Amino acid sequence: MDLTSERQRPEQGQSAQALAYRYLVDEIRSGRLAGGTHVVADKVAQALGVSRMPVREAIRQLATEGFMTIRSNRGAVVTSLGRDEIAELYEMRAVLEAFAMRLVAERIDRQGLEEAEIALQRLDRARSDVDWFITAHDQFHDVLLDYCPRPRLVEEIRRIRHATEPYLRMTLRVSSTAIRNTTREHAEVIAQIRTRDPEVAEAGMREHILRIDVDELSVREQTPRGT
Amino acid sequence: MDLTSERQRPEQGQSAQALAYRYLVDEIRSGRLAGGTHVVADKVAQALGVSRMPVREAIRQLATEGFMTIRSNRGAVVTSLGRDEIAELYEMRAVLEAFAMRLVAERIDRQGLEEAEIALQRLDRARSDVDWFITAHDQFHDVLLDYCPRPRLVEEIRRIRHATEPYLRMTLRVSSTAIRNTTREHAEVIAQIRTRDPEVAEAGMREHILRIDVDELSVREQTPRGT
DNA sequence: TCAAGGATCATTGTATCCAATCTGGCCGCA
DNA sequence: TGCGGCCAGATTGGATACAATGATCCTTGA
Repeated sequence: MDLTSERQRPEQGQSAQALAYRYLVDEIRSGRLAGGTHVVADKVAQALGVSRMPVREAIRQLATEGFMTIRSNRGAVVTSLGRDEIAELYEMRAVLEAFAMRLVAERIDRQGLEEAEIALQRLDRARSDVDWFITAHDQFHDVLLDYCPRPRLVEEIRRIRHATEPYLRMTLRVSSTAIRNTTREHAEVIAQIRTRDPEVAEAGMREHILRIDVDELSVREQTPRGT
Repeated sequence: MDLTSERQRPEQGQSAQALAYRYLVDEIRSGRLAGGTHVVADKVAQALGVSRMPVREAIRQLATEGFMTIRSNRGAVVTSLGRDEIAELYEMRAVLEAFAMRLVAERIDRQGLEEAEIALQRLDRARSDVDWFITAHDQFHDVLLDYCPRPRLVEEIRRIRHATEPYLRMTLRVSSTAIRNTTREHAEVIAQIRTRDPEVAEAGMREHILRIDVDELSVREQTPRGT
């Protein structure tokens, strides 16, 4: 009997489809499953010790979320975004998260601002390691979004951030210009929210997100191979 | 070559899952499947002459798109939105579509403006019939969105519009105040886009969408029953 | 009469099976 | 040698079969 499958599920209560979903999301976000990779349902199923059906459903869900692309009768590949598509996603996130900051600015309290400052410090310390940086960066934005009373809006913002994560990760590994001004830029965001002026907060976050250099993000290290 | 099979299914090429998806979306958007209705996969499968599997996948897709809600081991129900959730969706659409209008204002041409005017006249003539009105209203906004060079953004805007469609439909059936000012308001939108000023176009569309009276939309005629 | 508990049934979640489709290589033929 | 068609393996889409879970209703005992 094979025990590895048992080790892979510390959470026993979760369904096979949830297991497959989390597994695939994690592989994609982390970049271990590169864009363009052909994902064969049966292979994943065997690797996870489940049948092909729940994997299929997970793949379909990932497809509607944009992480994968299903081609009729020819399987699913990890979605590979081009420059324009990455730019579009950043643009959408900029618009949505900026609007969220408008609401955040009106209701964030002293404690929230303090948490944001702490997150900023963590972010500053994490600049040397890609994984830490991404985690800290997510946390920074999440701390602010915690004060946004619009659950679906927040969910959508996070979804977009996750969809672009592999590209950010690739970029950070080869070029650190994106990291260089991070601390100052995020400090600015906090300052703008601190004004409590919705217009300032919205305009500030929009600019912050759009300031990313998309051309750097769309650099591809690897060519997709069919596996 | 055998043509009979083509006759039997006007839409020949579509998969069972696509069939189930379209069927369910249509039922939900039209309001024939009311919010809160328990959708049993097997029933739908038999009604469509397919097996339960493709229906399940369609349901899962609808769930990730927000049209349905899956409760573990207890089936799927048509998502029923409360006042706040409807308001949130309108808010998101307002923000996104307003941004889209910023781009539209910069690139729409004489022909586009003409099409918009025509759509506006259709909208005006359709004010007496709920179905026509919704169709014409969708068309009006779509005409403008055709000039937005951001496919995902447009897709997301449409998705949100569709998600709120049943509530708009219910409202229009009982109260016509939402219709009353329609023509003037949409004429204003055109005028604002005609200025070609991105700020004006964005602010105008934001206001237009947010002007809807959410309290009227969230009026429920029916109480959800488990079926 | 009513609440607790259990049997029964409907429905979901997962696995397995079969058919349809695609892919790639091999062979024949010009 | 090069092109096109055909066959075999791989993979997907769909159907069926089975297990597990939750809901319902009926019994039973106080």
